[in-house]
Amino acid sequence: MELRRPRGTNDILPGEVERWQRLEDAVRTVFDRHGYAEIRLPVFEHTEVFVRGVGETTDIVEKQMYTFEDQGGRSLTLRPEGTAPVVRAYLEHKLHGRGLPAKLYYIGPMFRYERPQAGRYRQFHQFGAEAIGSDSPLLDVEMMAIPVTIYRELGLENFRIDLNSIGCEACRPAYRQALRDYLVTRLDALCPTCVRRLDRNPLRVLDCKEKPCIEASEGAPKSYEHLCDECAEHFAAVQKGLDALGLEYVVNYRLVRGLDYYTRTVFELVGLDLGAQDALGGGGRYDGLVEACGGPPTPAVGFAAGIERVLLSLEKLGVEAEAPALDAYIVVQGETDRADALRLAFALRSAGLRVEMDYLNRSMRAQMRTAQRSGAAYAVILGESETAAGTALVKDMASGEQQEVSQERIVDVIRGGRNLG
RNA sequence: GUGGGUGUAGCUCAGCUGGUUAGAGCGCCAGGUUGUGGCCCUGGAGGCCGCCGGUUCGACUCCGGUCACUCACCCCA
Repeated sequence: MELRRPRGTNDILPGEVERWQRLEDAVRTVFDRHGYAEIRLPVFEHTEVFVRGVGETTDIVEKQMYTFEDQGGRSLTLRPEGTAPVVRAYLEHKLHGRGLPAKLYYIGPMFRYERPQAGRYRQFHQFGAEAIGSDSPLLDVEMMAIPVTIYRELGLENFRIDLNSIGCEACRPAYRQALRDYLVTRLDALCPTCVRRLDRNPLRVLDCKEKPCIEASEGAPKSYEHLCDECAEHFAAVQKGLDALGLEYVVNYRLVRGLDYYTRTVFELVGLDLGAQDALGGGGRYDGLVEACGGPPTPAVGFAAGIERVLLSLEKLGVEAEAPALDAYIVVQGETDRADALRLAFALRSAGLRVEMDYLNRSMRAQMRTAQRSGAAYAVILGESETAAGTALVKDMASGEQQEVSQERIVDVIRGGRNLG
């Protein structure tokens, strides 16, 4: 039986990895520009980090975690998301001591046990950010503006911002009750899962996709109409900030999100040309999470975006990313000492050129063909008479012209030609 | 966890209602005389026809199971 990669994982091969690198570059430069520092955390954590951080009643914790016991009997979990670990690290290293808000970003693999589908994998990759220690609505705005900036940088425009506010500990209970009261009157119309949700998490009924549930909740009370004064003010400020940046958004009262820790602002970036898994990114405010993880009361906001989905969208747009072509391919003729060719290759490489050569002792004809196919701008041909003279033939692959130059001058000839061309 | 679709060379795919050595294009390798690529020509390597079982004289082809991929539900990034 052939060895295969585990279900829901992907090998990122040459030819595709260039897209990833381009995206990662964009992510890093944009974060850097906005004052966010990268933080790199372990891919597994104590299971407790997620149980307390993400919430026991979430799907993630209930059925999607890769949890295992290590040889020391510790229960560990492959991280299913990035926020809880960042909060854990923020507390563990007392990052508040470096000034608030702590503005951190991450980029890396996440793991969730789910049925793989278009845009959904068991190992997937996210980039995201957290700003911990400020309740400013300006940061909520920043969390939406940054991914938008990254997408635009990459040439991706086809998405929508959905926005909502689900209130805080002070006002949400009353809203939840009002919603429940409303939905109870339409109990018969709801699907079985929503009937169950009514008790534990009635907000989730709002984003159920069953037609009857959608209709039943059509006239339901909206969270943003039941906010306390502070939350209402905050929500207004967030919208004002988005307007100030000229970011278009849609207030969507059905947007509630599946992680327990959110308060006030929640948002989602919805890709318009993706399949069923159309969330390019999402996030919100989680003013209670730091405290729930054992820290002092600390407000925070964050977002995360799915790299595979961004890449998928770019692919549909036909955005290409290719590895840069070679500057030179060294062609060795006849009985010429291959060590001379290797030495020349390394000399050119040291000078900063991208250089390849043959390692299979192939015929000159075959080497020329490979040089051609590799897209190399120049072939550097090394024969017995050239090695003896300390020269090489530098051939412009496009024009076919070639000249014999001393080996010391090859770099200049290639650089010069490139400047002209 | 539940459904639908699909599994034949490295890639994209043919293979008619079961019949003898399983094909094409692209890619890869070599050659078209002795130190030069693209175009063209010739040749070559490469397939447990996903796997297991069944029906049959005979299965890539039909049936069952299984695994994988894929799309959707669910959930989200």
